[in-house]
Parts: sequence; structure tokens; C-alpha cells
Amino acid sequence: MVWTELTEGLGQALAALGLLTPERLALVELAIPRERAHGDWTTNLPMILAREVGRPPRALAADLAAAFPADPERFGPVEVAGPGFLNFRYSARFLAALPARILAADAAFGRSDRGRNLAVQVEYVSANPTGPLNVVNARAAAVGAALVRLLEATGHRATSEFYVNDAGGQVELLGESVAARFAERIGVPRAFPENGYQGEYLRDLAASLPEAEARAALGSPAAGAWFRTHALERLVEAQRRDLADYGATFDAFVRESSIHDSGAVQATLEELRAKGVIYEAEGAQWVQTTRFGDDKDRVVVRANGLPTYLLPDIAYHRDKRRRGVQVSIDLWGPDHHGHILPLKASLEALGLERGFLEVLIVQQVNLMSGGQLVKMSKRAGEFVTLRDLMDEVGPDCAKFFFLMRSANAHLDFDLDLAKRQNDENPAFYVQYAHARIASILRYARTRGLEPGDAGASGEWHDQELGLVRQLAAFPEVLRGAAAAREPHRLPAYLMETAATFHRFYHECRVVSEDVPLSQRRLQLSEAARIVIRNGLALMGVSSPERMERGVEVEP
RNA sequence: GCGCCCGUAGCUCAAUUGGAUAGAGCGUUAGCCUCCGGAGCUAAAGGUUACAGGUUCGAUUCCUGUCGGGCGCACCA
Repeated sequence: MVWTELTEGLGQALAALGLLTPERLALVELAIPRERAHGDWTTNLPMILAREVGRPPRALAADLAAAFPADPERFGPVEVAGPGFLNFRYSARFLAALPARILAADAAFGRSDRGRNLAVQVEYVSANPTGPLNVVNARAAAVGAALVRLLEATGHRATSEFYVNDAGGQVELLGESVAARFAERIGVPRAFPENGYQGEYLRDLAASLPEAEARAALGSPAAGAWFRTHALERLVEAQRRDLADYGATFDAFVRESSIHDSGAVQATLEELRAKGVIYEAEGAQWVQTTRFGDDKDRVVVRANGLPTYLLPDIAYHRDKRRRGVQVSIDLWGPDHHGHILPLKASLEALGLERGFLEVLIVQQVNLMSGGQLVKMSKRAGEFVTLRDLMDEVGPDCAKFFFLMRSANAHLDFDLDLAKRQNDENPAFYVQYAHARIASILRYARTRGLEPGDAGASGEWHDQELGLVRQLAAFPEVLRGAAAAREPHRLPAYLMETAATFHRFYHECRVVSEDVPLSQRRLQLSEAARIVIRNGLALMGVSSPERMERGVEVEP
């Protein structure tokens, strides 16, 4: 990987000037500049070191540039620019050889080991098991699944988990709601609980229960538990299936009840107590999170002896750490951000590393149709589900739209636009480029032409070079997106790559009478196809070989 | 009242953890198919990055304050 060679080269340059220390080497930041005129890679190292070394940035930059080891296989001469940047440019030889390397690497192109095998777990969706998944869950599923793939591709040991909140008051309410629906179905009077779950799906669920058993259970004192257990089983399975169809799979579904049953909750409390951060007040047990940055201490065991939500959550994360997870990235809904500080502080109180827990808030989604907000209310049972969304706009399109935006910004999802099967829909743009390349390769094959590097040493068109440069950035884009936990950089890069390909295609005839040139351009096109396909795969979006324009349906 | 997120082109959003001349899509306007897929390409127009200060070589990014939008502020989850 180019990044490695640049870092090593800068280390050698520092050593040549007698400036090399491990601390300074760790300061090296390499980036791909926004402006093409600033080269293919750039570093601000001279400006960062200038003060410490006591030299003007530009003079330091000039010395570093001169001391940078020549590497004609990869780079041209190093340039000093602006207030003290060092800019690197790929050599012509490197660019000419890259498409062949991409074809050889194929599905592995873009992957790296920059994650150093760190064990990272992404916990996402973790919806309450009280009903179908909604559109925020759909957004979290798209982001979470993409993040897992991105981490895996960049050399992390990535795992995924879904935490099922199957303990506590709300699932009791669920059990009562289902029992009431079942009673209603068989004509037995039974009050529907106050604030119960109103959704129509519970009527369907009640109808699917084994009737004789349910009748027997209804009369017993344990009715709530029976209906709760059966409802949970069905609802969790339905969520799992919807997510799988959507392309979001999990290494494990962990149930909160299992954390209780294993004794981990009690053990966690005792461990906290041993750390001296638990005290009793007003009949309840409190954890001193204020010692670790929280605004106030938090109750972990209520006066009635039952734990609050926080304690099992601490226990769950403690359990993750004991299972070897080094970083836990949790994707939570916008209504949970008040919980971040208490949990982080609690985990620190328990002795876990400060950076163990990272929380990404997946912000709310406003569905827009006809310029109007689509109203959703879970209480009233009126909401658009993940399943609805897949049926309406298709899984590829839904995922593309969700991944285009950064997760922690509110999102207006334009259903009308997403449904449109034409050029106004940005989701098709990248897929179209892929299908177009596939088509070109098919056409070339009918003329007996295959990708090859016969013409690599010839004169290259600017658009060809521009495309190679764009493709060369792919590994670094993946690294950056994974490191920043920002999958949305992926579609942005792919849209740019597709545009770069289209420009190349417009200016450069691929299949022509010139056989070596045709082979070279076919190879370049195939390389672009591979990059687009690899990128879309990380997003969980398909890469069609062909696309049919959808039939326009007049409203 | 306190905390968190957000405020960037007419609309929806980017901007590579503080980098160089703030970019895309949609919409608008004007062009480009005897030729490998026109779901494409080219060009134009569109900005005091909500506002006021501060930090420094350099701020959309970090800090303080103000205004506006959203979400939290439980011995619910």
C-alpha cells in the first residue's frame, strides 16, 4: 500500500536530517488532497514540526523533500507547496501499472490491514421487541451493516450484535396487550392495558398463537408471562427475518434476560461496589458516575430492589469486554443520547478503557411524500416499517439513500424520488456505471477483445489518468471511512468514481481498431468496474450487469 | 433552566478528524447521440458556511456567547 511507503520514506527523510523520533513519526498525517493540482498525496508534517524544531515550515519542507528517498516505481519528485505542504505525485510508471494490479487483486482491492486486527464490535438496531422495525431502524441497519463490512475490510476483527431488550416493564405491557387481543378474538372480556401497544400487528400475532394453549394460559395467573414469551419469540424472529432480507445480519442476538439469568447483573453490581463507587441513598443504590464526568450520579438498583435499565447495560458491556471485544461501537436512536454519559462513566468506573465504548447516534428520519411529512405514530400503530420501505423503493435504493448521509444528521427521505426509476434518482447513477462497463466488456468480447496491458507504455489521455488516480484512492477512502466510522464517505466516493468513468468514456473511445489501446482501456474499465462493485458490496448494494429502465407509472 | 445533535447554493446534503480556490445531486438555463448503454456528458447561474467574538501559519471544522430547529433531562427502556 502506498501509505506505508510514504510513511517509511518520511521516516528516512527525518532520519537523514537528524530529526527522527518515534513521537514525530507518529505525527505524520497523510491525506489525499481535495485539489488535484496539489498532487496525489500530501502531508502537513513540516508545518506541524516547524515550531518544535525551530525552523520555518517551508525551509524544513524543502530539506525533507530533498531527503525523501527517490522511488521512481511509485513517485515523481516531491514538491514543496503553500505554507509548507509536501506534495507527492504518482509516477507515470505507477499509474500505468495500477489497472493490472486492480484486476489481479479483484475483490481484495481496497482492503488493508490498517485496523491492526483490533476486535471491534458494532451493536446496531437493537430495537425493542415490541413490534415491526421502523424507518430509523432501517437507517441504523444500513449504517451498521456497512460499518461492519468496512471495518472487516480494513483489517479489524469485526463482529456484530443485536441486543434484545426482553426484560422490564415494556415487554410486560406487550404480554398484556397480546393477551387482551387474544381475549378480544375469542370473545372473552379482558381490559386492554393503559398505554398498551395498539398496532394492528398484535391482532395478527394473537391470531397466530396455538389456540388451545393460549385459551388455557389466558385463565391462569401466569397469563402475562405466557403471552409475553410467545409474542417475543415471534416478534424477534420477524425482526431478524426482515433484517436478513434487507442484508443486515448479526453474529449474535443477545437477550437482556440472559444477562440477568447468568448472574452477570449481580456480579457487576458487586464489582462496582468493590471499586467503591456504589452508595445507598433514599433506599436505592447509586453509582458515582460524577467521578467520571457525568452530571449526576445514577440509580442502579431502585428502592423496590429491581435494577434500573443502566445496570444490565453495564453488565452487558462488561460481558462484551470479557469476551475479548476491544472497542464496542453502539448505534443508538436519537432518544437515547442522554444515556451515553451515564453508561460511559459507569464502564470507566468499572475499570474498562476510556475508549471502549463509542456511541453513534443515528438521527431521526422524516419520510417525505408529495412535499409533505408522512406522519408516523408507533403508539397508534401507524408507521412505515422497514418491510414497507423495502416494498416501496427496494432494498438497494433504501440503503443507498440512508448511506448517502452522515448518520448523526437528521434526514429527509424523499419517497417520491426514491421510487422514481429514472435519472432523477441518484441511487441508480453508480449502478448504471457498473452496468455500462459490463456492457462495454460484453461488446468487446464479441469483437474478440479482452482487457490487457499491451498498450500500457503508450501515450495516456488525461481522462484515463484521471480515472486511474480516482481508483488509486479507493483503499484510503475505505481506511478513512472506517477510522471515522463514517460509511457515508463511500457513496460519495462512488458517485465521484462513476462520474470520472463517464467522463473518461465520453472522451475516450474504448473499443477501436487499435488493439493494444483497446486492451488497455478495457483493462482500465474493468478496474473501474471492480472498484465500483467492491464499494457497492460494502454498502450492501447490488452491482447489476444489466439495467432495464423502469416503466414510468403516472400517479 | 441544563445537556446532546443540527444550522453550508432555491431544495436535500458533502467537505478526507484544523489544510491550500467550500463541492455534489435535484431543480433552472444553454448545448452534445450516423459511434462501445443518453439512467450519460459539457457549460452557465446559484454562497458574508445562521450571527458576533476568540485560538493560529490557516477555521465550515476547535473555544465562548447569541439566535433558530430537533431530541433528551426517571428509582421507564
